[in-house]
Amino acid sequence: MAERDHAHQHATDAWLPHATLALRSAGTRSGGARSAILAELAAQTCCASAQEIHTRLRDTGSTIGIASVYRTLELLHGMGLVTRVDTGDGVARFEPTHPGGEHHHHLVCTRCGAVEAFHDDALEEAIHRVAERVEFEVTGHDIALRGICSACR
Amino acid sequence: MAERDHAHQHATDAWLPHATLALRSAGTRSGGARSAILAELAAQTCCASAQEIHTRLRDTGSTIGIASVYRTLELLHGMGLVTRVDTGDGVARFEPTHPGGEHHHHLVCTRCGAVEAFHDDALEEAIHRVAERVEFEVTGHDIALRGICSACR
DNA sequence: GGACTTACTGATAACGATTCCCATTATGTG
DNA sequence: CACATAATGGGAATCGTTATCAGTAAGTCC
Repeated sequence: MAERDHAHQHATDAWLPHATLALRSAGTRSGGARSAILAELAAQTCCASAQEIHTRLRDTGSTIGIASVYRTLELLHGMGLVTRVDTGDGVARFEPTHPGGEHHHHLVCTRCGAVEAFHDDALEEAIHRVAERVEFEVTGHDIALRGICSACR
Repeated sequence: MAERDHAHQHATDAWLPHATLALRSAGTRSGGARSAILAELAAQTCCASAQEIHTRLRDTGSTIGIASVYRTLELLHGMGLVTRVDTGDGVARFEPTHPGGEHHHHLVCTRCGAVEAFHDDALEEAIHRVAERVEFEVTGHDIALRGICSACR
């Protein structure tokens, strides 16, 4: 509580109220665990696994169960409020899906597993063109570049 | 044995001898299980999970153990001979990596899980541009478009 | 061609991430 | 404030994948 006077406000700060409202509209109740998980998700800059989120919450004294984290992520994912990211290590990671459609993609280090974000308009445009010509009704996309991060080189 | 006189030969048919040679060069021995798995991989048109490969082999009367499938896939993946594909269901799928660099990407149906392949030169070009400007030394990339397949609509 | 080193193999146990189940708690409505 | 029921935490169960181990076989060196 009380970090609202940060200097730099991202457009992404709109996610928490957006998600909260969407959940309320869907007729769900707001328990303590879910609220804490939502806040934790809103605070992260890139993707995080269920266990990472759970650990972070536990470290702040919370007694939230791991099941609640998985349940909440599943709920949010089903509603399109979080995006699932697979980095290839068998662990699912999640990050907030911003209402405006702005999003990023990931660079994954094949040596240390580090994940970094990037964005590229030309790439988005190319994806958009592909989506228009294929048989599928495309609703989203994931892109991961694999390689060696600067720290590992 | 004896399906070598198929009518349409793809460029991709070069994979089996390529992989076999690479393995031999690496000093590995060629056991029956691994050969069968290589042949099965060479025959598939898109990605397949370890369990799918195992089931297909068992169905043809083979007694190959699931461990050999995982072991072989791990070996091939480490040598860059197969590409790992994550479709978001927590199951790793693999497909041959063709020596010429030609490859495709995937359309994943979020309703039924079906996976289809597509290729797009403009997209590859966009990826290439991104790879040049980021900090990572990019060695590969994965792209998945999610949506509803024509059968599910 | 036969002995030998050691990679390969299949079965099974172990493991880790995720899901399921259930008794308890707590939300929000009337 | 009582009530119906969603939400919760703990732990068991599940599932994909990996590690272990003893038996088998590939390739090598005479």
